[in-house]
Amino acid sequence: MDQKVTIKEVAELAGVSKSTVSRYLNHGYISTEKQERVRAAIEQTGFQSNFFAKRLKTKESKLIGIVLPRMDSVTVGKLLAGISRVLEPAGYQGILLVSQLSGRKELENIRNLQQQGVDGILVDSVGITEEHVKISQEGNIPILYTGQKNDKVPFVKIDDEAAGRMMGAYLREMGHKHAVFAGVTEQDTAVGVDRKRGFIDAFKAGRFGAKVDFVETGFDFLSAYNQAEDVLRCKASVVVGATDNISLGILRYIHERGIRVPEEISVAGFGGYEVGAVVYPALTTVAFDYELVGMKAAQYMLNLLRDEPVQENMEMPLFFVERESVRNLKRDYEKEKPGSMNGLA
Amino acid sequence: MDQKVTIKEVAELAGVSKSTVSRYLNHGYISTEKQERVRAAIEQTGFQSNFFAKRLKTKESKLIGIVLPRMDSVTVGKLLAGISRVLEPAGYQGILLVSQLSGRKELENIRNLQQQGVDGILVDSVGITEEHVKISQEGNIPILYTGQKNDKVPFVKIDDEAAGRMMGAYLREMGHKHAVFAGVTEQDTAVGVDRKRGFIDAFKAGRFGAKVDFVETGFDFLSAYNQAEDVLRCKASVVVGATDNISLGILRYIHERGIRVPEEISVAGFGGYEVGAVVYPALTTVAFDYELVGMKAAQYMLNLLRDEPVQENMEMPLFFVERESVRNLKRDYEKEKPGSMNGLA
DNA sequence: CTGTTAGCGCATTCAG
DNA sequence: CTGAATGCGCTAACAG
Repeated sequence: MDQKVTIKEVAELAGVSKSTVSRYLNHGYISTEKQERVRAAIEQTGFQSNFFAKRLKTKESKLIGIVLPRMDSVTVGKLLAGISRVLEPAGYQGILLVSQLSGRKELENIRNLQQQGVDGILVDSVGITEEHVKISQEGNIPILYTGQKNDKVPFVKIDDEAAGRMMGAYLREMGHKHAVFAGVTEQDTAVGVDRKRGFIDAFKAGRFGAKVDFVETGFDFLSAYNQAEDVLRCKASVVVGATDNISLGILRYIHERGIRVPEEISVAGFGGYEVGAVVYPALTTVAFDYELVGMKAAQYMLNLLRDEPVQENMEMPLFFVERESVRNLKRDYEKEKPGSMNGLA
Repeated sequence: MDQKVTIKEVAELAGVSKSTVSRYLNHGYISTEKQERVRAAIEQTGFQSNFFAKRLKTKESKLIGIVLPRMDSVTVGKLLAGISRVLEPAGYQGILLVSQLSGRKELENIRNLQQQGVDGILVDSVGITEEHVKISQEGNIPILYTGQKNDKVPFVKIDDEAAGRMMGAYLREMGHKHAVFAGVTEQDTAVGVDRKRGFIDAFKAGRFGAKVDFVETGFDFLSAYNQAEDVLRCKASVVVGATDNISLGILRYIHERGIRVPEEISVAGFGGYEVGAVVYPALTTVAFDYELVGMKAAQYMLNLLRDEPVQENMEMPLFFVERESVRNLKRDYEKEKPGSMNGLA
């Protein structure tokens, strides 16, 4: 509450001027003798410099606003872990705001943060609208996006289309000709549009007879589970969930029906969540390193803040994690050796 | 970066004094006529009051420090969701610091936050040491703990011992006489000591012949998976993981060995994570409402800040979630009807 | 190398 | 009801 001891008292106790103490605190020319006196005085008083007074002068808050769509998701957790991993060592701290998956709230949060005097804002967006672009350009602090893309603003994200293509190419390689894509609304440009398009393109790519059905679900287990019947009705040889959660929900339904995976039907997903390795059979997936995305984003932000040149369009690496849930239709299915917890470590 | 327009310019444009503008902004006596002029001037200039100057005067930051052991965990995510849900409406924002599961880093973060001038600190602790108690008492801002308990400091947490007892009583009711508890280090008072003790007490509770073996694992899937062989060697009728993740890791191992659950062995856990409902068979567990814990903690903090009376020792409700992974040894095993995704909704 | 002098932008006395 | 004056605690010229 009350910040009792100030720089002034330290100065008096040490028998020097306030400026000398300030110099000691910062980058100062100060004789070793006085240096010692000041040090002692600070220790004795337990002095701590007042954050706000300091910021009022320096015009720097060392605070980065972070706007998240929600908190209780693995993805967001990883992202945050990455962000704080590079922000903290640089002396920055994060202020957190949650948008409850609402674009309106997201904008509100950004405005709020701008007003709070943070040095920059990182937004894990649910969708970058014209309003976002406007607000980004009008403000005088850098705003960096992730999760979604828009060429009018700086962003860092995984290449959803490439991820889709990776999966499409793999399933094709495995001899699948008919897939059903259990995806999300097209409102979500990243997951609902790009990822799906990449998949379809690579899966079909000039093959006659290759077919991809589509079933729309939400992002959570339950919603996917509820659509599973529709998904199975497509009679495809493989089910591709737009996220691992979707695949897991469908997998659950398949288990309940006593259908064997991958012998009778294959399942694959996107995300590389750890749980995908512990379900049985373990889920084949395209893994994203969200922690790395967080780190890159934070680094990008630091560059922006320091007016350093930034490397645009960073490529986020994707890992294909081949586990047990997809059958190779081209050659005999080679049974995974038990005892190895594939891809978990 | 640069906060161009200040209260002074607004005042000039409106033809009033700075103080009048300040009054307008806060709680001020101001004539309706000037009120309008000031409003217009603010709108025209796009004025935003300087956060730091304001805080320097008022001695309130409206910032709450939040210290977390890690970011990438479902538990932490839920907790944060709950916290921000009550903090935001109250006009507070959270500053986030991560301790990387280190007690030393945790203390460092607390000190850091104290210095930053936050109004209060919420700590999801890995263990409350004497040092924590000291630092809490010396500082002049409230520090509230969760995750662990210590009667010398304020805390809000779930009742781990009660959770353990709940599970012990249930398994006993199901006719189990020999359990193996796959738990974590006793360093963790909450999970490693209290939860286990509660379980053992209720499971045995004056029964002759009831037996509980113990195998130590880490918190993650993989570590549990690696200890699974030891766990199975106990030949117990039920495996109880100290957390759902532990149970899931062991479940995976059991699946790989082709052992049927719950026909041949039962498995149960603690936490109530959503994934427990999508694995097959769905995991019976004691569910904690971490979001509620977060909300309670935040409310407690608000009370502390306002010097309002606080309700000590809040009881966090526990939910027993009976799903499919535990066999009732007393009566015939009643097959779960397929088609209902138990406990997920 | 060091003390003195000015503000940073705002809220708040204090006289009107 | 309102303006002028003061200072929150600190940093950054400025002359020594």
